[in-house]
Amino acid sequence: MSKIDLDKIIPENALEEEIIDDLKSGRNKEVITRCPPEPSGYWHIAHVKAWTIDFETAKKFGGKTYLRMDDTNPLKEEGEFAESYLEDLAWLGYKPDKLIYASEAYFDDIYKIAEQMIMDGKAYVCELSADEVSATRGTLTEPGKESPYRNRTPEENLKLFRAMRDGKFEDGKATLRAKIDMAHPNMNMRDPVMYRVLRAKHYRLGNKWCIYPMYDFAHPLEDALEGVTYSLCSMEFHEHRPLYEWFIENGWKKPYPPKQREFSRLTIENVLIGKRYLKQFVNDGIVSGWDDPRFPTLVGVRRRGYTAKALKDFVKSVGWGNVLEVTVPYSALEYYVRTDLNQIATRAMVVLDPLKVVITNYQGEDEEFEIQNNPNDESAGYHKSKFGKVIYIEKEDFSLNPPPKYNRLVEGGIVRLKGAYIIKCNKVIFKENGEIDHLECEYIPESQSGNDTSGIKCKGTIHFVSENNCFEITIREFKNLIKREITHPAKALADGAKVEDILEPNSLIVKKALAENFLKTAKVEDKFQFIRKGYYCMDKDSTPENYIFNSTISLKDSYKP
RNA sequence: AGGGGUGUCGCCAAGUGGUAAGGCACAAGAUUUUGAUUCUUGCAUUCGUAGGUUCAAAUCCUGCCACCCCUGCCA
Repeated sequence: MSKIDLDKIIPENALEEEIIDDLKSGRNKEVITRCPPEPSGYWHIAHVKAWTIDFETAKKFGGKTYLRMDDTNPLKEEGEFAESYLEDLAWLGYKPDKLIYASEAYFDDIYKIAEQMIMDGKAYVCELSADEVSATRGTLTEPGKESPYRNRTPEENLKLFRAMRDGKFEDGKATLRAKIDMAHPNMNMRDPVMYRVLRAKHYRLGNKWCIYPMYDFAHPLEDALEGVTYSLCSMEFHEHRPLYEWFIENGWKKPYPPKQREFSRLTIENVLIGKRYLKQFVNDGIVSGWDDPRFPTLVGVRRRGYTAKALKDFVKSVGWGNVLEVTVPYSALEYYVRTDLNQIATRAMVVLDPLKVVITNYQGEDEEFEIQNNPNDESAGYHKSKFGKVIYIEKEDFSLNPPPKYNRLVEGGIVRLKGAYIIKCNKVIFKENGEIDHLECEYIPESQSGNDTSGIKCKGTIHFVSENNCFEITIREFKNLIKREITHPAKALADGAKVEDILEPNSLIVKKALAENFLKTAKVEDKFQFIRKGYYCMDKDSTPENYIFNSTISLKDSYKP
């Protein structure tokens, strides 16, 4: 802590101002946050905001962040998910200072605290059914009714609570409830349930317990027990804050308790977010799995080629927020993806839709030339490519009827081949069916790239591959999983839309392309910019016989005919 | 007997009584052997609305209006 000079820290939101005050006043000696996922699904883009806030806030103040699996509901949780979080977090570049499974670490302590609260007259065993509890809770405008079991003695409650623990009650037949106020205007304070009877196999504890604490009860105590100073969560928990503080005050009963503070949830237009729906897509086979490159899960976007830096920069740009949920356009995310990839992606030439070109005045072996691997990073060096008698260019880079301002190749026109020569198109050879078979061009030997003495001015530059220096690769292009016009897919589903109503048909397009041989050196997850086309990432399904590249995102294109 | 939040450019978002930052998007221009990148420039006389206080209000006061969240033995 001593290494942080508080006066040099510029607070970026109200929480950071509060942290500085707490540190200066001595209320807190250090900053400890926790990252508390429930292992019930894979993380998606929106989670990154929460984890970034947890880790970056602590980091800014030289503090610590604990990864705590918030596993208090055996019905929903699985070990597979918990394991995925460890990997996702590492990929994001965050190292937790401690790994905790709340169930293993705190269930005993939480149980003891519950017994203490019973003895303090703060909790009681209620034998109302779930429906009865619901019926007696009152409404938004009317107070609730007190449970007939509310005034049992502490001794009686303790005996009953132990009976709950010992399996003497069937599932749903009893709960432990906090004795607060059935007439409280905040519904969360109307004698909330602390423990329920639940016989289900817990993914870590098996059948050790048949009672499980509720989030509202367990979470504040876990925070307190752990020494967490700031418990950061999304805005929907704001109204649980009084309850959070009530459990700390009546359960933990020590000074300098953790503080719960809330930030806005993040959603992105046109992206389906929500564990429940994502799970359904996986189970129904709509996507190939949790790591389908069209999926907003971290494993998905990672496979697609997004970087952790892009994601983190993106969520930081959105800020803390002060409403339940902020929705930003997808383009806001894409900006950060392009920006990062532009800095790190290796440039390569790939022709996605080849048109054969014969250089009539070229003789002999192919000649080599060099391409800069990354114009933004001199240290990335160069790689060799080739130019020769037969090359391929992009079909769309030649036109028989060019639109206005078309800077590419036309009949009788010239264009520069990136890294090589200027060529002139002399003749278009057609097939019998009228389609173009190939082009006959001549190259201008004096126009060699970097060594041009021809004096010819050439407006356009296009990419190409030489027949002797290319191989076939597989490209996976993606459209948005969800139809463009559906900006809030989760909302649409909740409002009754069918999956097929919101699903973009054929969002996966597989095709072949011709890549320069240099791409044979690629490894899984390597990121490339296919010059003039977009960013691509080598997929894990690749084999030595079949290199597969996922389209991460296209380059911006301001050409408007 | 309801309670809790929020309203600043199309989207995020600073702003804490001294005369509306920034980013995305968009538009125009320059440079460019990627129509990318980069670079310039433009983009709220006005802060939900109506009043009030003040030399001065997005910021303070009052009244309206709009939107979001809360009635799980989920987290």
